[in-house]
Order: sequence, then structure tokens, then C-alpha cells
Amino acid sequence: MSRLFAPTLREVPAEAEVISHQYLLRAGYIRKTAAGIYSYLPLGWRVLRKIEQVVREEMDRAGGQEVLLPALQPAEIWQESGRWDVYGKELFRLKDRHERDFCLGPTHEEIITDLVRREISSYRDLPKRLYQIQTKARDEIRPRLGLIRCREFIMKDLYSFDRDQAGLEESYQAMYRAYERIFRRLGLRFKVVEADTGAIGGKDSHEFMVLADTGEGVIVYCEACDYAANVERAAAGEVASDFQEPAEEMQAVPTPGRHSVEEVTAYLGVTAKRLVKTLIYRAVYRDREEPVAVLVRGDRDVNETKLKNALDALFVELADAGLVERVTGAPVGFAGPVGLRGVRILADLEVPRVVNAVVGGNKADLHLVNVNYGRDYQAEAVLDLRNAAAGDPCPRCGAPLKLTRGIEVGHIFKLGTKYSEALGATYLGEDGQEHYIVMGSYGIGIPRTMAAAVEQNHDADGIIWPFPIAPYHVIIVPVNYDVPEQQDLAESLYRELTAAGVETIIDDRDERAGVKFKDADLMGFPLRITVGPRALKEGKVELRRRADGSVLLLERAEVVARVKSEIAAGYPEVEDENTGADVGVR
RNA sequence: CGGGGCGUGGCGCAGUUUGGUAGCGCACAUGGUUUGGGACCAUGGGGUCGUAGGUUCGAAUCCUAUCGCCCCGACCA
Repeated sequence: MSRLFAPTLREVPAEAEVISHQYLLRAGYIRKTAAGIYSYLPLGWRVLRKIEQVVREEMDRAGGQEVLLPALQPAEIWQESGRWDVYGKELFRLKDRHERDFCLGPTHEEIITDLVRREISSYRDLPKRLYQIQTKARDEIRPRLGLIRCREFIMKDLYSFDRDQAGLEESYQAMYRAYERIFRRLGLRFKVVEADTGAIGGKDSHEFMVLADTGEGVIVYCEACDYAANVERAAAGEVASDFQEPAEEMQAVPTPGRHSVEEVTAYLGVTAKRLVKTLIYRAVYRDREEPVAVLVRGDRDVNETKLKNALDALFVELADAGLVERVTGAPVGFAGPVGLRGVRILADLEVPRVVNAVVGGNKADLHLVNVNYGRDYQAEAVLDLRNAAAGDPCPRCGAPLKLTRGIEVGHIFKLGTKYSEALGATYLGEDGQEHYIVMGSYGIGIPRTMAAAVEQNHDADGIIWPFPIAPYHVIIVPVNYDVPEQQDLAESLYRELTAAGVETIIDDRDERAGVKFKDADLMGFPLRITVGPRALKEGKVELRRRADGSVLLLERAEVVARVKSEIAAGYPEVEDENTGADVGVR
């Protein structure tokens, strides 16, 4: 430890907001090089390698073969798939000395599909599952939260190549199971959720979310059945309407200066449910753009992913004040569906059920009350456009849904033939016909997984590593290293544990005990052996568990056996679904 | 990109309003006293105040430009 390059910090660097970032910096695991770009110091790199190793074992077990693809990629292949334009500013682009375009790989569908289309020609060559663990580069709009959103990060990405949909199904299930095993083996609490497919493309997709309050992802789940989805994707059904009264006559009401939902409801003395919000969006397509009016209940939020998908647009964004005025003829805050012309109107499922609604009057300082769907206004389509909320009925079983947060550490996609068609990756089938290879893609963010583990496992003193990813299982702390008796005992224990295959580190620094204890806690080693005068009086040593602070007084002779049993107990059991045998422990 | 905040020894900050020769705590070095939960005393080293330009007798401080970092939104492992 006196030689270890792990500079610890007493104070929290000002730039670090979230716990994982703070502790990984303070405990000397990482250092920042630039925004979203990190160096991994020895302890951090040990943790990453442990995570990688579990991932590697499970990928191999699930039929994966490890390769290494180039990080530096020629533009041509990206132009061929069409993503050179579509991927946008997130792609790190550069030129070589001959002015030829290149990019740094943010993901490898293009490269691997190019490789496979050249080498695979027969159904006999399929299926194939190829993966790599490699550094990716993405020029993120906003890197943040330390390792959770980086511009450069290590990713495991596997690509499956199958003959048909049934084959893809099999690959997908194999990966699904492998991912569950990985995160279980790493000792993390996680949920698998249905997800939107985003820029990678494809049909079905699941995200593996490590549960943590600091997570960027909002998860909707049901305790009654096992439905779980991220909020972008989660179906928000119709909630039974509690509006029973008869429709009344529509009226205009002046609402001077009241433009937010809060202001209008407070001014008119109605609940937010009674309001129908009209939001003007700008929908951008490949060749054009148009404004769209979206109606949701006042207490709901528009789900832009659902909106984008419903419109089949490249992206949608809230219109600026100028566009709102051009579309509605009124300043922001007074848009309404009644009499709105020249713009598509989409309504969320709940909107038609709002009886005697309050809506904007399309005129400054004016709202309309007692507005009713069908009679006073109409939408071009009524569909699910809002975020699911806590208490909504589960789309599968109807029980009330719950919300939680998580960090997306893994994501699996059924790509189908999107890339094989774009790049012409075909094989000759048994039937003598050419077919497109059916693909899937499966990613795990390795540093993000490390950060997620810290988010989930820490206390006020520092990190509490789960055994499977701790950089060392045991730290030996001689209280007074300059006392020969302690030094000798500590060193002999170190040699013995190391010889027994236990990953051990010894704090041989000339520091006071308090400093060593603080650093050991901060760094998060799951077990600490304290060699000091107190226990030594009885000829014993202390074994302390980081997780709960409990201490065992041990005879010197029983230390190794006890440490080994503690470690064994710290590795989650993961059943082998074929043999039922426990596998993967150490 | 829009909105907010911040750049002063390795880390955390004060000083900027009202220009006047750069300071505190931690860390680091040396000596001494200490020694089971971030010790104490003494001494010491280290900063072109993000960068460039300007105003001024004089700029960390005022002006202009620029770069970087953090937070909130659209993206994603």
C-alpha cells in the first residue's frame, strides 16, 4: 500500500455531484482528464477488470466469441448504413492526412456487419455471436455524473447473426439470461425493463437498470405481475374517468397574466385534471418540418418519445415562442384546441374524457371553460402520448404501477435486418435463396456498472464493494507498523492469505491508525484485518466487515479459513439452468 | 445549443462590490512530541490569480474577447 498509486482526498472535489463520482475520486480510483474523459488508477482498473471478467465468462458461456474491432473507422461504411448523417454531432469525426473522413466508433454495428458480410455466405456459417470489450467514443451533448455519462467509456458489445427471426429470438433470450447472470454475479440489485430502441434502431429492446436514486432513467413497474418498462416506453393506459357531471355551455373567461397550469387552476379554482394542456411541438422529418399541437391533461406530461414515434419524425421539440404565436395567434400559455386551424392536433387517451375542460383561448389573457371533446374540438388522433405515472393501471394486469429510478448498465436490441439490408449482409439459405442475416446487438457499459455499484453500495464513510468486484477482498491494517510484533504478524498474514489465493493488500504506511481506517473505509474493501495491541494481548486479531462494521476476534490460526468462508459467502449464487449446479463463484 | 453557476499553489475556499505589491484550512517537506477512527508544535517549499488583449502610475479586482469546468433540458451503455 505504501507503493500503491491511489491518492486519497479528504475533501470532495467541487465538480463531483453524485456519490459514485465523489467516492471514486476521493478514494483514488479515477481521475478526470477532460469533461467526460477519465483515467483509471490501479484500484479502479482492478474493479473494471473484474467486471469485464464476469462479463467475458458469461458471454463465452452464452456462445459468444471475443474479437477486437477497430476504434478508428472509415466514413464510407457509415455513409453506406446512412448513419454518417443520422448519428449527428455525437459522432467524433476526424480526417486523416489525405483529408479522408474517419470517425471514432461510438458503437460497432457497421464494422461488424461489414466484416460478417464479407466472410459469411452460407446458412451453415450461422448463427454467430461476436463480442468485444473496447473503448467507445461518443461526443455526448452533456457528459455528466462522473462515470455515468462519459464521452469515452469501455463497453462490451456483442452482435448476434442468425438465419431468421426464430434464431434471433434464441440469441436474444441467451443474452437476456446472460445479462441477468452477470448483474446477479456482480452483486447488484437491478430490474429488466422494456425500452424504446432509440438511435440504434430495431424492434424489441430491454434495458438492465441498476436501482439507484441518482439514476437518470425512470422505471415504471408493477409489483403484482412482473411488468417493468422505462418511462419512455411504458404504456400509459386510460384511467377510469371521475368526471360524471353533464356537459355545460362553453364560455370564455379572462385570465389576465395566468399562463402556467398552476396559475390558471388556482385562478379558476379547478384541479389540474380539469385542464387540457395544449403544447405546440416542432416535428422535424428528414425532408421537412411541421408544427403539431399535443393535448394532455393538466396533471400529465407529454412523452416526447411516444410523440416522435407516433409522428414517425426524426425528432420533436417544444416550439419556441415565435412559432407558438404563429400557430395559435396567442403568446405562450394560452394555446387551446378550440378553433385551432392549420396544424395537426393529437390528443392523449385521457383527453376526450375530461368533461367541462379548461383550455387556452388562443388569445392573450383568455381561457375557455366547459369545453368538451367532440362538441367543441376534435383531434386528428387520440393515442397514448403521456408519461406513465405512479398509480396508473399496469398495462398487463391493471394493478397500480410504481415508479423508481435506475442506472442503465445494459441494453439489448433485436435489430432485425436493419443493418444487414443497409449493408447488404446476406447468406445463401438451404432453399438456395439469398436472405438477409437477422441481427441483434447487446451492450454493457463497464465503467458505468462500476459507478452504479458504488451508487448502490456506500455509506457515509465511503464505498462498500460487493465481494465480486472489490479491488481487494481484504486489507490488513497493522495499527503500529513500526512495532516489530505487529509488523511481523501482519506480513505473515499477508503472505499466508495471498498464498491461499485471497486478494489481500497491506497498509504498511507509516500513518496513524485513524488515517488507515478512514482510507480503508473510503476505498471500500469488504474485509479488514486489524493487527493491534488490543487483540494482540489475547493473542488474537480482528476481522471487521465493512458492510455492517461487525468485528470478529480470531485466533491467528483460524484467520485464513475464516476469511475464505466470508469471501465465499459474499459471492452470490447463480444457478446453472442446465445442471442446477452453482457456477461462477471465483 | 438554450438557461444557471464557477475558474485564485495538489484539494477545499477567502480576497473581486470600493484597483494599491496574494491569503486561510487540508495536503507536501524537515525536526520534535504523539500514536486504535483523518494528532500537535515549529520551520519550510510551492501560485504568470484559466488565457489573450485593453483601461490605469498600478489589475486577481474594471472592460472586451476567448478557453475550460459544473448543474438543469434534448441523447445514451
